[in-house]
This record gives sequence, C-alpha cells and structure tokens, in this order.
Amino acid sequence: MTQGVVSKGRSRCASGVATACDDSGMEPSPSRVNVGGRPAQTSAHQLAEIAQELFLAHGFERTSVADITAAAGVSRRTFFRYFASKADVLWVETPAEQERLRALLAEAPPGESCAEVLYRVVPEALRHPADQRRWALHRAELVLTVPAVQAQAVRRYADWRAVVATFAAERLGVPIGDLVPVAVGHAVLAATVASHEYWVAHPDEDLEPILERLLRLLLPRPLKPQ
Amino acid sequence: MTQGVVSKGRSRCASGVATACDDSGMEPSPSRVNVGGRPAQTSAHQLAEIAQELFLAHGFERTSVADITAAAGVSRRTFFRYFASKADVLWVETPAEQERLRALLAEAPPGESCAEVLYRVVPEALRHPADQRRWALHRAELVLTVPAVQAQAVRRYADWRAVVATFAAERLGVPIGDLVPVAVGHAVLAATVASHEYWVAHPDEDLEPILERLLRLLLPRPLKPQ
DNA sequence: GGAGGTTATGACACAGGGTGTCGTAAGTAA
DNA sequence: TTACTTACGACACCCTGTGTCATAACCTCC
Repeated sequence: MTQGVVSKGRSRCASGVATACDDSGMEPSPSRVNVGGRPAQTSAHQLAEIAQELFLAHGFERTSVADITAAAGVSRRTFFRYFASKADVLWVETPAEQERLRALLAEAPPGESCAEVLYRVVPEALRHPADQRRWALHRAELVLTVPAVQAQAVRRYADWRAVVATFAAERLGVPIGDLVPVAVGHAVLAATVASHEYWVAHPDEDLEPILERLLRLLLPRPLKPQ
Repeated sequence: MTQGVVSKGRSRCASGVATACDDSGMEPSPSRVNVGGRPAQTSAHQLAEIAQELFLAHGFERTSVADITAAAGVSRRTFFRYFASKADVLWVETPAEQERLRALLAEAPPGESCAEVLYRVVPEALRHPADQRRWALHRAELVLTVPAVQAQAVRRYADWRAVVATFAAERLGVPIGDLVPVAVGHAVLAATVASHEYWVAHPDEDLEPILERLLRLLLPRPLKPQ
C-alpha cells in the first residue's frame, strides 16, 4: 500500500481558514477544554505548524523532535503529550477532511449512482486552498517516501477506506462485510494514492483531474445502484 | 525472553520449496561470496528463522533485536549488518516471490488477455506450501497491524506494483508511464492487500479464491488486449 | 485571601531501534 | 610468515517513545 491519501495543510486555525479547529483525533491530547488547571503553553496546531516549517526547511528525518520543541519553547515530553509520534504531526486535520468526505457522501442525491458520487465527491473532499498547495505537495512526498510517515499513513488509509466502504454498502444495499463495498474502498484508496504519486512526479499539474481519471479507471465498473 | 537458541524448525530453503533462496535484496548484507576472509558465523536466513520463531512465540513488538541475537549467539551489531531493520526479517524471500511473479507473467500465452493472465498468475505467485501457512498467516497479520512492518511493506508493494505495471504496459502496448498500467498495478495490489485482510479475519478459508475474486472485482474492466 | 482540586508542564530515567568507529578474529593467497 | 580480506564484538552515540514524579498555574468555593 502506499501513500497518500490526503492533502491539506497547514494551519487552518491560525491562518484564517474558518473551520472547526478542535484538536480532535490526536489521542494523546485530551481535548483540552481547560476549565480550571494550568493553561496550555502551546497547542497541537501550533506545534504542527512549527514542525511543518522545519520539515520543509530541513527535511522530515533530519528534523528531530528536540528541534521542534526547541523552536516551540516547550519540552520534548510535552510534544509527545500532543502527538503520539513525530509523524502524527502531518495529520492534524485529517479528521476534519474525513468528516468532510463523510458529509459530502451523505448529502449526495439519491438518484446519483454510487460510482458517480465517488467520482465527484472524492476529489472535492481532497481539494485544498491554493495557499496550502506547497505544503500539501510536500506532505504527499513525505507520505510516499519516508517510512515512518508511511506507517502512520496506513492507518489513515484504513479509516478513509472505511468511510467509502460504508457509503458503498449503504447505497448498494449490501451488508458492510460484503466484498464489493470493501473492493470499492480499496479502489478509491488506490486511485487516491496513485494520483498523489503522479502529482508528486508532475507537481505542475493539478491533483483533481488526475484523481478523477484514476477513479474512473479503478472503480469497479458493474456498480449498479441497488 | 532470551531462551536459548531456538531449535530451527521449518526452514524455507531446507524445507523443499525450490526457490532461489539467495540473500539477494538485503542491502546491508553484501552478497557474502566469501572468498577469503573470516567465515560468517550466521546467515540472513538463519537469523530470519530464529526471529520468526520468537515473533510467533512472543509477538513482533515484544521481541527485541537483542532477544533475537541472544538466541542466535551473535552480537546486536551483527544483526544490523544482515538486515537494515528489525522488520526486514519478514521479507527474506520477497525477491524470490517477485521473481516468480515476473517469470509467470513472462511465460503467459500471448493469446490470453492481460486481465485473465493476472487473475490466474497473481494467486499462483502467492501460493505457499501447506507447512508455511501458519507463518504466512502470521506475517500477513503483522503486515496489516504493526506500524514498523507496514513501513517496510510499502516498499515491497511498490516493487510488486512495478512488476505488474510493466507487464500490463507491454501487453497493452502502451508506454510504461501511461496511467492505465499504473492503475492496473494499483488494482492488483489493492486486491492482494484486501484479500490478505480478509484472510487474516477468516483464517480457515483459503487465500487464493478470495484473491481471485477480488482481482476480478478490482481489475479495470475495459482492458482490451491492444 | 487562602484551601483544595485540576490541568499542563518539565525534569529525569529508561528501553529500544539504528549507526559509526575501531580493534581484532579468522580465514585465503603469496 | 606476511599481506590482504572479511566478519565480528565492543563501545559510544543519537533518536523515538514512555513512565514517573514534582511543581507551576489556573479554577471555584469558603
């Protein structure tokens, strides 16, 4: 399996993109509601931003967690209270993306076929603002090349596939355990990964058209609604 | 942990599977031709076997490299001269499998369609003797669940895909960079991964039929020869 | 203004993976 | 024997990730 599902990037919260911006998804960071108790000196997003800058400047593997925490002015131990691993920094907003995919799938018109919905919605869910393109590309490259990142990616892939498979099972009216929706999930993932590979190799082109083309190539054809 | 020496059961080379069985592919082990110089005290296969026993007995993550080398009677440093990482132990014979796939694809009759060849050959390339089933299953489980193993797996996946894509490009008469053979490679890989997932979840069933079914589901349909 | 509870943090210690270096053991060929 | 070659062990590191404990800094209630 391989790489890339996602894209997205840097700071939503700090850079003006108005989204939810909660730290959901990072297991080690316990939601930080903060009623009473010492206030946090930093946040997952702030750490992630600093880390991303360093990764871009010096590379993922040549940037140690100590480098990140020194730049952020916190202790190394604190980093691991926000992120389970160094690579987790790259996935701060994956939960939001996944939620977006789930929402887009949920609101698809009932008349649209399963495949058509996916051709349209998957690229849309992975769309990112222009100012995040650079980072999205770099992250895709990391996901495709750095082993430590790939290991994390596999878990996100599984979640991604599960969202798609659940949707496919519902729309096709078959049980979730059935092989067909499972295959649909894998096909969508494969298209996503392949398109990111192509994108990294051809950074001047846009991701979305490639992704849609690959989805049309890879999505199992005999997917009749019902 | 660290019990003594682990009787060698089940070898691969020793157990009658006629494959190449050379240590090719392990970058750190420089082919060991051994003309002159101190003779090696161990081999990649011996280390791999001992490691596999320990993994089966105590789990991958609860088995440290020190445990393995203690059982093998060599130093920890020596282990890393044979394998680039602990997880690499699991892939000793992947090059042979890959070569088998390549060979099977090469000798497919010219009349058979690209898809039909793959439906037939991919399961055959992954077939393993009955006495290796337990270990193959365990390895599949590790590949699907342990992050450190997944990271390694991604690289093998890429090789696997490349073999398939190269074959598809040739048989379809399109350039290797074309998106169609790339998609075929991804589809075959997705089917392989999905079938292993299913196999791990249903260990009593056989891998091959599941794999073939998934290949038929996932392989891009409009694959006309030429 | 405490007192007590709550939360985030830092300091420290430690296991484990992985790497570089150096000296040396144990072979082969001359 | 000498010279060359290769494999190995012993250290010394750096890095990731985790557990533990003391303490800082906030809250609310008295």
